Amino acid sequence: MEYNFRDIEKKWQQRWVEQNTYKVSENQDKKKFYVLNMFPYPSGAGLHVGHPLGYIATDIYARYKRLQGFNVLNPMGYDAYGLPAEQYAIQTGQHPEVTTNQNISRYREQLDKIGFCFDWDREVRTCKPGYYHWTQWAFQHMFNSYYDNRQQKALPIEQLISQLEANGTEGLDVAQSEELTLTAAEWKAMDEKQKSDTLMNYRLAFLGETMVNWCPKLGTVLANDEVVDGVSVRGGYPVVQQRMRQWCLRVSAYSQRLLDGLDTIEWSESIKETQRNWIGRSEGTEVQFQLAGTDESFTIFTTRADTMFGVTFMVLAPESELVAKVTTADQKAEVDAYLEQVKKRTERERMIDKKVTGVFTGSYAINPFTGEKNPIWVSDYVLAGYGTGAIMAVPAHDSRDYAFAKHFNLPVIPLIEGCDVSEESYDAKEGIVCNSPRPGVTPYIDFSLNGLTIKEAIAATKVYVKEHNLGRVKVNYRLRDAIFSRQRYWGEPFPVYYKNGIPTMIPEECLPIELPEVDKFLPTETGEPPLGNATCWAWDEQKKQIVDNKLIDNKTVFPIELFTMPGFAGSSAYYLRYMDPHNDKALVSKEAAAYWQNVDLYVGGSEHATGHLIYSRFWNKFLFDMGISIKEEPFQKLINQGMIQGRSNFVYRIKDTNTFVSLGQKGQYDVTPIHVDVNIVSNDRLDVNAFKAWRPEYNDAQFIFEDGSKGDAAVEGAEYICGWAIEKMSKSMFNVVNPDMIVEKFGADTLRMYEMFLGPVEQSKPWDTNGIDGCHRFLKKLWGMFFDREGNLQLTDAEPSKDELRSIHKLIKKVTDDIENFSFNTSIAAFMICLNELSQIKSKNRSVMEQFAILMAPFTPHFSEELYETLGHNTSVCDAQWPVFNEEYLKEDSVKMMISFNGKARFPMEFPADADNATIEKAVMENPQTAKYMEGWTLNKVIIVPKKIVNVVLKK
RNA sequence: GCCGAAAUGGUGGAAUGGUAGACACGAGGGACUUAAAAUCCCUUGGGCAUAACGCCUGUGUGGGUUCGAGUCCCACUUUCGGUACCA
Repeated sequence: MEYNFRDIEKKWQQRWVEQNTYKVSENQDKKKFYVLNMFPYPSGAGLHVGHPLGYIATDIYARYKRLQGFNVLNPMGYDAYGLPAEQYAIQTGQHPEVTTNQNISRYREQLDKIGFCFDWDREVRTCKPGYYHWTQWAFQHMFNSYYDNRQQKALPIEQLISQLEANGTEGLDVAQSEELTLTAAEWKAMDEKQKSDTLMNYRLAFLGETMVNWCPKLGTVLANDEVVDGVSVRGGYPVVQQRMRQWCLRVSAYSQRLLDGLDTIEWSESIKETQRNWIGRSEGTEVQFQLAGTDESFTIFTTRADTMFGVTFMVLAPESELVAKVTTADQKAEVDAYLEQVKKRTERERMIDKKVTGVFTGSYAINPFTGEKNPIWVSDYVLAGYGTGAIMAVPAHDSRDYAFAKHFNLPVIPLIEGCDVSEESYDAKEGIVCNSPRPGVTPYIDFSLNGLTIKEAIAATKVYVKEHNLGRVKVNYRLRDAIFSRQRYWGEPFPVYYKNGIPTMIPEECLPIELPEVDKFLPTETGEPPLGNATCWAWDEQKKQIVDNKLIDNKTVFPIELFTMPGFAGSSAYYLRYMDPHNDKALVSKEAAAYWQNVDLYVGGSEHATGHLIYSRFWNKFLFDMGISIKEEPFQKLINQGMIQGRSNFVYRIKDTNTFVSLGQKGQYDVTPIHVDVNIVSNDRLDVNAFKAWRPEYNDAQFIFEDGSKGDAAVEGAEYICGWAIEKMSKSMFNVVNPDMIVEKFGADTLRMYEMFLGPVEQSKPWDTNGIDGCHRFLKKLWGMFFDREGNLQLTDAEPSKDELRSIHKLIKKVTDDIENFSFNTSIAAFMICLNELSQIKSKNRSVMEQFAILMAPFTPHFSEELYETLGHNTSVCDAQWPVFNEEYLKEDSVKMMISFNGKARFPMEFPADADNATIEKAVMENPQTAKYMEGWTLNKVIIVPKKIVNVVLKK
């Protein structure tokens, strides 16, 4: 009987649904294991074969863990808010919810065909009120929290308020936008609006005036990770820097914990390193420079405190508030012109054209170490958002300062013995300090760094600066606060209304605030975000409900926030929601959180390294501080699956004709390569008739075949061979392979196996349907081990032989180890080897074959279910027991060892398994072949590697 | 520029410092077929042999450590990711 995958897969997929095979619940008797895929954004294009790669890997691991006796949570859901659905809505008027739901149905249909063990009862969709209820809820709690640096955790804002009432900002050590100094009296004297504005400086979710990436074409702001090369990731539109009032999350408060946490999780070193760079911790020194001729001073940040004696000028960021202050009357026109010019340049222009620009302000700063007057310049190479927005320039030891100094002809003072700064700066942190102070110069202060290493000099300077009150030691982070509002329709609405200009939270018990209906998805004519089109979008404080805009009186009825939340809002805590998805009283119940803890294994693309994976960690840490999340890190182990690229096929058309030349013949003609649909090509052979039917213009195509024959159809043996290339899988290259088609042709189990067989999960690799036959053949062959031609089970109940036991236990060990190591391609090879061994010894042993089927269950669930049932079990193979490896069976009577001379392998010899080294050495030396290789040499020593090799080391 | 990962047959890829190329595809040859499909068997890194199946060479390049290196160390080349005035 043939292996009929269509019937088998249909049967089991139905049965799994009927019997709730994959439903999980908290079970205190079993150890939990939580595996998770990054949930997909349901795009209109559906899934291609690349998408399920990670899901299959996760599914295999989940099934394996279940067979090992764990209670496995493997949920799936949809990241349903997003720009494409909204763009589509703008073009067609189709509500984003409608298209999103359609896309989700299509995804679900495709996913179902592959046989995943998802517990669909736990599905979440970020656009459902029951889900975003808890996104809004978390936002409100962030709004009502501040971050205490001493306790290193988030605390309720009320604690901060009572502090301010008691002592003002005295002794406060908290995360803040800017350092404020307030007395208790000043705080108490504030009106409500002023207090609200002041608290924004501390809240973890706050309204801030910040420089944002504004995308005029999309009419919205974008996060840093949504902008690449100065254009938007979605759509590729230009992005400009603009100062705007936006909701922000104080992610930076958690910088140190985000950094420290990386040491406690099992992620790839490369992605941890990416996050470390993104967080960008740098230890440095803040030093105050006095403005010449005044009593005022300003602060700069440097990591190179050792270079204080080499400062030759100062630079301010164009956006710095100091610029206006220090610009002299003479220079004002020039400075203003420069600021104007900088403002006009977009991010993209700055990136492409990195020419040195800047302008002198007319003022000078006094170097506290040398007493020298350094000119203060303005330049856009200094960033307002980092450090203090002001730097001391040391052109000898910083390449950017150097470029600036050369361009504007400013002096360069080398500070390292023997360094050459005539052509470029010496940026390395190695060498002995000199010129600090310079010989012959009367010391301004009694302090010298000469003769120290750079490291020592930095430390010494820090101490000096601190002791003399010139500044302080400071740690800076590159990590910026996340901008948390978008001017879009299709996102979570903010549960916030504006009470006479004061942002106020809608009471927690009134959540969720549902996204209102609008008639247009574009911004309003007055430039308000799309929610400005909503007619029923006002908050009645007394009735505690949303009411018509017309009722706004700013006494009891107020306007609601028009911004919506960004894409990462809904994806930041979804893993917690899966633990308890239907709970309408809490994000997650204490019991469920205590049981499932955090994600043990998370699988997804590495492109989220600086987006989702940072935001999620931040969000989770906040919830951890609140006592909601049990673990400080959300994802214990992370695997980044590689991308599957497309393999495009080409036909070659002779220029200005409708004749196509086969690959091997094309050299003789002047041809244009044309992408051809990979679905009408098999093993690079073109289906000529399908090609002619593919496009009307190819109806009368002529061909020159590989053997040189010509015609409009292939005659006897003539083939048209296509060229190929590895490219991104995309519609425009006609190289998209759809999983449904593969399932239809070969079955889900073959697809699952083949996707894993293709290579390591973490690695990017091209999809090539050609190789899939190998996996399909393997399944057919294995099927043939169980059944004879008539479909009768042909296994026997005899005791397994030694050979059978050795084979199957080798497999148990290999597959177990490989799954643990996420090395699925090698375990599939092991299955194939084992099958060959068993078929060679004509094994028909029931218990051996049953174990084989169970070992395969994670990879080929339908296939294994069918076999398991045939073997007389009336439970799912999912609840079978994973075979236990027994080393006894691998023991051999004799071992084969390679005899080598000076490391060069020569001939094999066989020894009894228990032979000791002396016996082996003796036998080798007595072997007649050994004499041949020893001719002209004398024996030095013999090295014996157990069970592997005997190396005879010879010398002349 | 900086950070990270990688480089092995025609292809995808295997190899705790111990016979490089497992496994699979493709290709070539053969068996069974009137024929095709399916299935099965053999060959398949390169070179020289083939009287006896043995020899030489080979994991991006050049050095090194080692009895022994695809694997470890140093330098370089190339490719792919990430990031970019972060002082």
